[in-house]
Amino acid sequence: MAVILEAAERVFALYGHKGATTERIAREAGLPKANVHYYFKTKENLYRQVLAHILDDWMAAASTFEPGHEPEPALRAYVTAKMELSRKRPYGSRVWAGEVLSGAPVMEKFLGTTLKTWMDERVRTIEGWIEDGKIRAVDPSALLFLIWATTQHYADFERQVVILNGGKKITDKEYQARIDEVVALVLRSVGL
Amino acid sequence: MAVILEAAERVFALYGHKGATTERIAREAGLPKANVHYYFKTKENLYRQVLAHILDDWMAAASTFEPGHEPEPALRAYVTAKMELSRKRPYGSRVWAGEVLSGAPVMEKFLGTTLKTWMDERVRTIEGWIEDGKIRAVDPSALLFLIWATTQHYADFERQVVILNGGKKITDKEYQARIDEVVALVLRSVGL
DNA sequence: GTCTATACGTTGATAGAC
DNA sequence: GTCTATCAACGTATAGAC
Repeated sequence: MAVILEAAERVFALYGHKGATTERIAREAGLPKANVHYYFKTKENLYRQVLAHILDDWMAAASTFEPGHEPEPALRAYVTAKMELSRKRPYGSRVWAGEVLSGAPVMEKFLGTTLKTWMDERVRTIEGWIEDGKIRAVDPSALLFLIWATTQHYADFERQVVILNGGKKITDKEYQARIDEVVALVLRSVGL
Repeated sequence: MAVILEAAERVFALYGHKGATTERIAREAGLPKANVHYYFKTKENLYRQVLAHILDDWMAAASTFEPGHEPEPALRAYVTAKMELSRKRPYGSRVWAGEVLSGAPVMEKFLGTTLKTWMDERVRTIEGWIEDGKIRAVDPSALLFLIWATTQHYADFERQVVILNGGKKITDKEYQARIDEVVALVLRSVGL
């Protein structure tokens, strides 16, 4: 039931794993909580499915970082995709952040397998760029963490971003400009 | 009672605002939970005091970014201080991250006052550097967010960092090297 | 499939002995 | 100040009518 998953994503993001109640998820989805348990059996299972559901978009963004490409277009595409994902699905990013924050008890396996494999490939790609003299000698994982942290900051710490913007929401136009700024900072950090 | 505050910081970081129980905090502090309520009255109040307690170290790190200084030493000192704080008090950073993640219901006021004032001063400082041609033309808040996000990533997403390091803890020596890498990335991102 | 009513466990908070 | 015992509120989950 898509409407429950969507409500759950928002409620888990706003109240945390434990703070989210099935009653509230049901209310925001517009049905009694018995239905939530009918479709997802347990709250724990619903939580897992919310996380898994986010993974699709996450992997799509990850796939924009193509190992075979040149550094400038590869990094530009990846940072842009991650920034757009933070804009498009802020709640999903926040659920994920909460999960990792508390030690990733549910998603530990994914981190150690799929993500680790993905990262190792990109680390080799970046090392190749350095050997070929295409970018400055940087620590590949330090660069990847900088990109993840910075791009996800706009989703995970959205409330802080808005407050420091004087309480005014960030418009689409402003966000587009911010994407360009982040891309420029990242590219320059590796000497491009 | 310092022992309770310290236990609470860790438990709130690991289980979240709602997931943390006074019973668990008490157990980790080595006393019955009635004592926790005796000293802090309510869990809510204890949570606020944990957040306030972190602010001291946070403000100390923030003060290393001196508006009057030159860009290179100022940014180097600030990034280093933030990285060292993430290493020294990871749980505090994580409690703070959880608070902002869920919309900063408790710390909203601080963000809009003290932090906003601090940031506005630094934005002007960075704008001054740009006008004087000392650094590249960057969006000051984009730069500050990049620094916050990247440095706090090592505390907030520590579990992920460790897993992607093959499950091996980061040694002090490795972390020192990582600080240098992050400083280099940040400095180069503004053209230094 | 949908919903109301309810059972059962957990947790924040306190009463009251020491 | 410290601790054990206890309670009231809340939240997950299900039974069972429709």
